[in-house]
Amino acid sequence: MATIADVAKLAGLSRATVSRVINDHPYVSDEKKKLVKEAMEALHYYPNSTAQKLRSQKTETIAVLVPILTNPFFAYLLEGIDTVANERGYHLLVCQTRYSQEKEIYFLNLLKTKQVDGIILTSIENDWNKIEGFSEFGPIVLCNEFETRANVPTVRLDQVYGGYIGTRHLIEKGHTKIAYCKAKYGKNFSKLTMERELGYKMALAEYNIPVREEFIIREDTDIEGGKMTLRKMLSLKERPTAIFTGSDMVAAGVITEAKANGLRVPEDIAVIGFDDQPIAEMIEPQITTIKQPILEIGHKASKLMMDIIEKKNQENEFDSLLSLQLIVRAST
Amino acid sequence: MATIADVAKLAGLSRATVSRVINDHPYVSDEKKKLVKEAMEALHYYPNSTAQKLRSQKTETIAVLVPILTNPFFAYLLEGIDTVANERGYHLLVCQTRYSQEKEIYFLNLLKTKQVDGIILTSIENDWNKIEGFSEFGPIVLCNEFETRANVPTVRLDQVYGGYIGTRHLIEKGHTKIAYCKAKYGKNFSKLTMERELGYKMALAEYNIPVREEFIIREDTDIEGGKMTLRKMLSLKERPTAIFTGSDMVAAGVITEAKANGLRVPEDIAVIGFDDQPIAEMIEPQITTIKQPILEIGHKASKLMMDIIEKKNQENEFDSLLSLQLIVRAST
DNA sequence: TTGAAAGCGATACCAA
DNA sequence: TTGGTATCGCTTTCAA
Repeated sequence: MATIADVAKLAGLSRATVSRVINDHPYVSDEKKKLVKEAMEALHYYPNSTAQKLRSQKTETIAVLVPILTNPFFAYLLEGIDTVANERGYHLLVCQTRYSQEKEIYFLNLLKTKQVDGIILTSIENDWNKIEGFSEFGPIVLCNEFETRANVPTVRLDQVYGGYIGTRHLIEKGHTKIAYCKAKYGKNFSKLTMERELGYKMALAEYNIPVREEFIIREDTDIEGGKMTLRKMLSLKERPTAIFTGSDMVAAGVITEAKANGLRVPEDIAVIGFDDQPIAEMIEPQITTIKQPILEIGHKASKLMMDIIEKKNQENEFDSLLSLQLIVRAST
Repeated sequence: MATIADVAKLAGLSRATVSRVINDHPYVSDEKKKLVKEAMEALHYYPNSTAQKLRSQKTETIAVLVPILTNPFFAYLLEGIDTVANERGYHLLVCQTRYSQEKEIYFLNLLKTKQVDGIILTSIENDWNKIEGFSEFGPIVLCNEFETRANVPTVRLDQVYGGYIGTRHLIEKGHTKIAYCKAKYGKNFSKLTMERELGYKMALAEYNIPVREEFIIREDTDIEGGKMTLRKMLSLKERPTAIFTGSDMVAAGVITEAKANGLRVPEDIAVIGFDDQPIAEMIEPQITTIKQPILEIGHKASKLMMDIIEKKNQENEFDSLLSLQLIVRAST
């Protein structure tokens, strides 16, 4: 494999001049530039990016920590982050934590060893005091998940409002026995879930409906979790008439299982999802849901991260809060 | 940021000794080892991975080229590749080609500049003669998509068989007017699509059913593409009674649009999907489909790639062909 | 406009 | 068992 020295020798010039040509620096005569280009061509030379990184002390790579890629929510978030990153020539290292605290720490170490210029966290598995120390080694940006104690830039959604409008919608539809399904695993430090639940309780309080702990169900945030949720609901002595789930996948699972049990949606049980994923429009009945602008928070977090890396983050907000929107369909 | 030299100085030892401790080399006395570890601790030292990469000439990073992450098929493929890669300490660079030939070439250049140790291609956008030259710069493995002219290791599925069993199933259900929906964009060089179509035609031939070109529809491989497909079918003077689509997403779109047009599935139009994604079980009617072992081909391709990088690819097959399976549900 | 050489931070050979 | 030093491939200052 040819190196810059080989090119320099063939062109009869110095490595410095070759480097200048590679980096389009001024003060290289057209004549020498031509010589260098010919030599690069002849030797099939391509600059070694690792050497460039060592020298420049930057990797132009961002690690994005997601719990799991096959959850469409995170696939879309990554898509949003990637679009903007790619435009500016950055690459993304995908790091699936699989809801594991150890893996999260393992990936955070990428910052210490300078394998990446920064880390975007889309979920939080460890207590914040275990994480915050890493920001000394490079920029951390929170995207989606957040943490009140965190002193790092954050792009998030107004989950309290989301929980509130969803619940209020169900109440306005006449429901008073409203179940709330929240995440089971790996969300021990999720402010997101807590805030959404807060919104749920705020709405209930506003209409003087007491909170019933047995109506709060913890399950996995996937289709199976949705099915389990419905089964748990059916086992209650007094059944809820509506359920507010944490994602469209869960809502889809609830609906599928409800139909399998001969229940009509929304007549016997109303269901509301979260996210507004494609699936919400595809199953029957179509799912009433809270639309999250996923791509937008991805774009924003990505831009924010790169601005910080390149130290041109003058105009960025430190904590930006985007709004949510209720999409009414047939499941409520 | 502390370097190995700082650690050496504080410990009163040489950089070589510190390096030995970092890499757990033998021939370091426990006493010195302790000194080094204390110094590393005191200085919050972490080895710079870029320097290690430059020295070792390996990145332990693999680039995976996918058309688009938000297509669940590719999310699962990535998940499969990532699981095995992570176990062996490799990282994944996600590269979305977005069906663009330019982007594919751009990402293939990661090999020339040695940013990654190898590239896994899950789709092919350019003609193979544009791609093959890159394999001189590092290993390329084909996973899912394939190419007969390619002289690179390949992990793929038996698409001819998939096209065949799906079509045969429709024929056995009594259909003779069977449409076939294939990809519209960016699949110009997709052997995968061609083979599947070959299986479709083989089945037709076996039952002496003539191929009708107007029944072969080109559309996007997503939900919208499915809706468009159905509209195109409705515009034909003689309508097919069944359709074989290239993915469950397309099948879902076809079904959604069919219902919107007052057609019953499968009575008025039978639909068969491909992949067996979660959505296949969630929409009504549930989708008959061809199940692809996506995770498995991901695992296999990932292992194959790392074995090649580490030159222990003795026992790997060069071209492994995994089988497909028909899952009969309610849409046919 | 060009080149010599120091340096980025680690590893490994060869000596001691 | 330990250390000196060349080396990986590139960039950038300083001098010419």
